[in-house]
Amino acid sequence: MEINLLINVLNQGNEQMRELEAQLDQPYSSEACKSLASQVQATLATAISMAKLLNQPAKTSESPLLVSESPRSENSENVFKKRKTMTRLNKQVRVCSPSSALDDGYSWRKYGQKEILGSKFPRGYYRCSHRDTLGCQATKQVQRSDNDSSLYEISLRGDHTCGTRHSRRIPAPPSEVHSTSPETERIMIVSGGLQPSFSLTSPSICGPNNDICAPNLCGSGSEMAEMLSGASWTMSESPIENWDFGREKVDFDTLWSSTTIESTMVEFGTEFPFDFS
DNA sequence: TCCATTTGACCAGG
DNA sequence: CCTGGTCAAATGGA
Repeated sequence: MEINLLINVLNQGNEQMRELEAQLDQPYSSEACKSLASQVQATLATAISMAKLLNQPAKTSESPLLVSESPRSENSENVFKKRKTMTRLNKQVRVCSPSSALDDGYSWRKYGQKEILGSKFPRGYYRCSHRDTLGCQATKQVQRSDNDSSLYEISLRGDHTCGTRHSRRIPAPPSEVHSTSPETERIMIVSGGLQPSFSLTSPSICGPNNDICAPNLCGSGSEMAEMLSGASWTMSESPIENWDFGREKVDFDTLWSSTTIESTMVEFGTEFPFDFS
């Protein structure tokens, strides 16, 4: 199983996604739209399956992107301008637009910006805007990539406890299968030469009135990256039978049965991120 | 007036 | 002493 095969599938999906986006001004019941949606769905399923195959048991060598915990960060209760109490990095994704970086369904408030040594662009510091009211400790850092200024690297820390995420079309996983540890959540899939595969040029693929929506296809680039990362997405949580193209239902059972998805969870190991360059 | 952003200062860790 | 993360006063927009 080679990474190039996965890249090819992803690029194919990207092309199909573009075609589908181009169909948005047409009736959703159109055969062309349904056909394209089926293709994208199948391609995505294949890509996830391939990614799963690529996943190896944890290796001893760590990813260069691994953010290690400070050895001294454990045992201090003095919490002023802290680095001590910082939780470790939860998740890292790349997106193709600043709006995608911030619009992930949560409400963020910027609290700082720093020039980072060796980086061309400053790093922005954001925290959940419900920190004061609901005590939510989630934070994120957004930094423009040096190598590709069209990419934004997002680092998430802490979990949202505010429960105020607004509508998302990619369902959250049930807690019992959201078992990925922080060690396995450091993931990027939209990166390097792959960009802009599976990142959407429009915010979502939905009907003009949100009345018709393909759940697996809607979302920003960050959401797509999150989906593909497998960190918080499961196949079983994507009820394809809910795809609704107006009066007509698409029979995805046949489509689904042709895929090789066996497990509900796709996890990437420590060899991520792949180098697509 | 309220609220979010900006920005220089402060602090801890290395 | 340098760097990165956070604070908080100043600022600006709605």
